[in-house]
Amino acid sequence: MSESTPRRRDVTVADVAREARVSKAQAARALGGYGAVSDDVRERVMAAAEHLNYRPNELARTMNTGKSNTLGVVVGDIENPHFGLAMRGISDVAKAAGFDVILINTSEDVAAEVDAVRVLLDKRVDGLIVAPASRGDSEHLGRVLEAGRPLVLFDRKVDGLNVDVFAPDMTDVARESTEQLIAVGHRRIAFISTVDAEGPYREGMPLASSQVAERLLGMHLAFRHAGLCLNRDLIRLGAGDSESIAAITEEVLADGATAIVASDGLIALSVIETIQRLGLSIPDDVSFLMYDDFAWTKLTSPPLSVIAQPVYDIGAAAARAVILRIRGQVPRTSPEELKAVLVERGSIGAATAGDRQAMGASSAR
Amino acid sequence: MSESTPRRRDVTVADVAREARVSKAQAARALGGYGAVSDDVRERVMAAAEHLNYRPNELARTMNTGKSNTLGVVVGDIENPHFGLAMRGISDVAKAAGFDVILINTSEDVAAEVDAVRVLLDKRVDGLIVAPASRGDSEHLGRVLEAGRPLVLFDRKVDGLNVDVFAPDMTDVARESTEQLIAVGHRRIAFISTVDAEGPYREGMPLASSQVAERLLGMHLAFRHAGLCLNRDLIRLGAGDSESIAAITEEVLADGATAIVASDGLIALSVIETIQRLGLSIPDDVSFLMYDDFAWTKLTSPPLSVIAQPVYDIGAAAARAVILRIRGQVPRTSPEELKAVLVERGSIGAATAGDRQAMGASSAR
DNA sequence: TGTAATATTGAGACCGGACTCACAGTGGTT
DNA sequence: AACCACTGTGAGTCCGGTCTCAATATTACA
Repeated sequence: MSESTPRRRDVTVADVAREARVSKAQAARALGGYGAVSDDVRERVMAAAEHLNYRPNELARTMNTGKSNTLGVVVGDIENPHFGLAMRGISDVAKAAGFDVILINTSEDVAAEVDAVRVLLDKRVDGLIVAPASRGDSEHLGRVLEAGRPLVLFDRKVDGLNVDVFAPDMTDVARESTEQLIAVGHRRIAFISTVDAEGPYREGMPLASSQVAERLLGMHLAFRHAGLCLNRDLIRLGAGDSESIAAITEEVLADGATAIVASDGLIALSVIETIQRLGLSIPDDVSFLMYDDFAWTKLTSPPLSVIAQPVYDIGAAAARAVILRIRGQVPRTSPEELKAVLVERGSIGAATAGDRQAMGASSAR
Repeated sequence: MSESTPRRRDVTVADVAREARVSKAQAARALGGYGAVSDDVRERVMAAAEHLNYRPNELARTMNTGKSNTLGVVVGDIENPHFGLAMRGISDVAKAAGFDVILINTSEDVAAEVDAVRVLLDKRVDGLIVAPASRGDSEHLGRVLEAGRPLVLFDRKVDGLNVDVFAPDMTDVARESTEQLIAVGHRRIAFISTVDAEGPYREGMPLASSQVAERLLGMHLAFRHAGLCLNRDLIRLGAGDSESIAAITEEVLADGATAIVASDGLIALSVIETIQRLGLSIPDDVSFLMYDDFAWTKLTSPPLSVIAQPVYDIGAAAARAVILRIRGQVPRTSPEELKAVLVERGSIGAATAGDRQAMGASSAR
């Protein structure tokens, strides 16, 4: 098997040209499929190329065309199946359009994101698809636009950047699900998120993630519409490792929360573990709702109610958009197709009347 | 903010040289940090570069050095947190060593893997880290070696390829866990895997995944050691979508299996869902064991016993190895550190004595 | 002070393709 | 027969760096 492949020694157009007895220019034309080439020459060149097992050097090609036929993707946390699925959407569309995809993971670190963007720009990707780690830091992304490379964002928005963003609006679904919780009697609803913020939560405070901002806005709207007031002590940001999430969970429960909303899968895992450890039952003692629809949410007893996003489609739409932009066209954004929906499974129940509210002291921090 | 960045127009060494009033060669030397350059010239060049906001063109640099300072990673399914975590191990090590990492996903498709390897080779990555989709197809990987690029594999082995492989040996842990199952009375143990094979299972048949082969070998050893015989009707390969997994689960249960071993997370999800749907209880009615330690395995009741692999470390070790190879050194492989272990949580119980064995007819297929 | 050794420097080749330009051949017009 | 449009073709330039080589400048040592 390995005999059949002669030791390949970077064959170039010049080699092919020599073998086919034509000039380098003609060989390049035949191989590259541009310019005028007679049938006779084309055939000879192709045969020679085949014979020598010629493979064009993409780098050289990219260097003087400026095109690499490659899309660069930057995500914060590829371990999260959320992004894994989006990545698949991107890959599928890209492959169909003849683009390669390369991915860089940033661990949600802005400095790493800046690096990643630089690397991809240096590798001359034709377009970039980014799930920005921070809503505020847009300088490196601005640089992409300045360099004239198409850029689209997905999953989250960034302030002050005029680019396409593919992220379902979370306000509506957050409002809707909060209304549902209110309807079955919940008044003290906790929301726990990893997103960091300066100091305790206040309405309208700047948040790194636009998604989280929208979710909170939706909650506020629901409460206001019901003539109630959202208790902001129960909105807990900056939840980091599993210990801190567990601690926060205990606090909000002690503070009388009758329902907990987890902002992502990681939060959800720790919250549920804590609830189980405290010997409480879902949904009898506490109701539970989480963002993102992972397969394992169906396995717990009861299965968990979730807010599902069309993650694959988001990725696919983002890829379609950059590719259009690369081709010089302007994508027609139809955001109404990217809608998040509440999937009721069984972790939301009626609020337990008043009994546990009494037991907790208001937590100061 | 965007005012401060003057519209950058691909500044080259020639531009810098002109600005610093030196030759292109001297500017390049100062910038690239090679050759002899006087302090005076170096300072002027650096100042000019700073002033013009010079950024070297990595492509051009790669083209005539042959080095790109980039590692290419190819995995089958980045949606699987298993690979996500390994990727993190790779990234961390690479970053520390000054390498960039680019990733391509293949959806476990050999053709896509061949493409991915080609793309990365075309982009002139310095080394490749691959989790091969198929044990048998090694031609494209052989081509990497022929091209003289370092290559290491992780997670799975490939036949007839003399490269470093970073994958814990599964035989021991499979044997150990099977012995444990046998010890508590299980005699009919089912094993369900996605890995495809031709026809029903026979001992020693060729399997696409070396991991699965080792797991089965371990099971055989345990049975043999106990003087028992593994029932091969209960070894079910080629489980595809969730319906087929559910169907297989029902079949092996009807066939009297008292314990089910799931070969990966996806299988596990469907198996458990089916067990729950049938109204059976873990571990009272059926014992359950799965490969890979995902966070959600602690959430179910009871929490699931798993076989955990040091996935992060595997990725890190693989990255360290390619980097050494790139530098022309030979890595000292110490596989004993990469050991998979059985984590007992609560889904393994005593076999229910004989009652259910009777109820199932032997399923032919 | 002479000369060898060493440090700096600029010109230009080179990596592997794409592409410009001038020139030759072909066929159709008038 | 003279003119024009158009296809084929090869020589050579360019992309943006690295690197070789020969020339010049500086320094060290006898």
